[in-house]
Amino acid sequence: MKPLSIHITIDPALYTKDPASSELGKKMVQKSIEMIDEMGFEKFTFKKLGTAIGSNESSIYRYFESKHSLLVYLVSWYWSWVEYKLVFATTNITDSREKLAKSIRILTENVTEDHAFSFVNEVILHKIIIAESSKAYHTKDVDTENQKGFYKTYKRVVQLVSDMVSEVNPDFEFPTMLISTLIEGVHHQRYFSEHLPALTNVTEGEDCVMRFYNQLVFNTIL
Amino acid sequence: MKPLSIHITIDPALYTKDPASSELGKKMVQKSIEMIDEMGFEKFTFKKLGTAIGSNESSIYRYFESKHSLLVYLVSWYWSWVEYKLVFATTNITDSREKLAKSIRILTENVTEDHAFSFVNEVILHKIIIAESSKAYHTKDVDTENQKGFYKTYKRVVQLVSDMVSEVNPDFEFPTMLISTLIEGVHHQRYFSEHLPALTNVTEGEDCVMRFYNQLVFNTIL
DNA sequence: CGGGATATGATAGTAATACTATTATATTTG
DNA sequence: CAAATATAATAGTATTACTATCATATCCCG
Repeated sequence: MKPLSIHITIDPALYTKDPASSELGKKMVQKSIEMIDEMGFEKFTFKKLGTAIGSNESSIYRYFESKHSLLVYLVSWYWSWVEYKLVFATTNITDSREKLAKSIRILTENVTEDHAFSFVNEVILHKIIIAESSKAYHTKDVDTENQKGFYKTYKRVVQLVSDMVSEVNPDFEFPTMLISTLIEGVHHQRYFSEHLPALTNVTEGEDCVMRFYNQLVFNTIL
Repeated sequence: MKPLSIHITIDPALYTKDPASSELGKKMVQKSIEMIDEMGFEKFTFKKLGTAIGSNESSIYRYFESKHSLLVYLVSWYWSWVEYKLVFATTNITDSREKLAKSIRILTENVTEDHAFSFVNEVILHKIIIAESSKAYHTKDVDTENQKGFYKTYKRVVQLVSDMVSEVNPDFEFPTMLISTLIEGVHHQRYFSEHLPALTNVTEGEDCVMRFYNQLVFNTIL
């Protein structure tokens, strides 16, 4: 009775023991997502997580090296999932523009339902990405972590969509900048609309984010 | 012999005692900028700052409520300074497009020299803004802090330039989104070009950032 | 010039954090 | 059923982000 089960593979560099390999590990990831959403990354601790899942702090450290690693794991999971959605949705589209438009749609749409094909609640994860993901790479250790491949999935998504931009207009000079601006921008706009509305034009309900970024991309490259 | 001395006024809500009011306070701000740049916000502490300026942890707490408040202070200082630059540079321009172009230039240019009109080193501060500023508002307390006016100067800058966008094209629906996308985007691109080059098209030396965002804004609104 | 106010410094203390290390107890597997 | 493995329990550490208290230095004002 389970729906289509997609396996999101995460680079072993991002964990000590694969959380997907045990019930306890899955519970850790699942509950950590809820807790980070509720209390914010700063106030979230492994000790609290342990208590919440009826386990122990020390057990969590056997899966993740640190709180920061867990965040990187979640972010990476998210981008793998987005990559999957992008590939799945564009694979049979031959028209470049349509393909790009579809991708922009996926990158800008709000995540409102969980497909439940894994132990990760995508709706809450999306909220975490909006509020906390920038902390994953705004560290003094970025360069080392980048070398270890911590941000590979994010880079892959940006690359994928940048290539579509180049397909639409091979002469456009800055496809990667455009797409990373779009992706980061979407997260900011969603965050602003909830907390700093003076920085956006998003009105509750209507989804301007998609319309705005669609316009932005196509007007810029054509 | 002092150059044109501009007074950047900071909202008293952002400090307990005005650091600009004493030599010690100025030293705190000055040194904190250097230290946050060198070791990153996470590893920076008031104790270390105290030692570095030959003062005491407790004295710093008399100026700033917390490490976080200090960051908010610095971010606010930065935006007040940018606002000053914007107003100064555009005040006599009558042509809307030229005014907007000039503003985009100011928002996208790299800060390479310190005007030394205050105790703040703008070059290093700019680096901090790129690497750490998002942490100022990615907190669980955003809403409370926003109500207290912590992000006023940032919002004012966005508003100022959004209005110029509307002046160029009154029918454009999303001026605020466009400008906050631009501002955040510039910081991201500069960060990426240094740490995650796969996410940008910025090549060392040449300044594509300005060109790209100029193109982006004008193509989007016209 | 002396005294009171104010600014700063020194010291101590606290609860919590982000871990590490060790040992004990389950649970699984061959 | 034993050995291997996973998990739990406990303790401990250095550091953090503060608060509180008291002492000392400096400044201002009559």
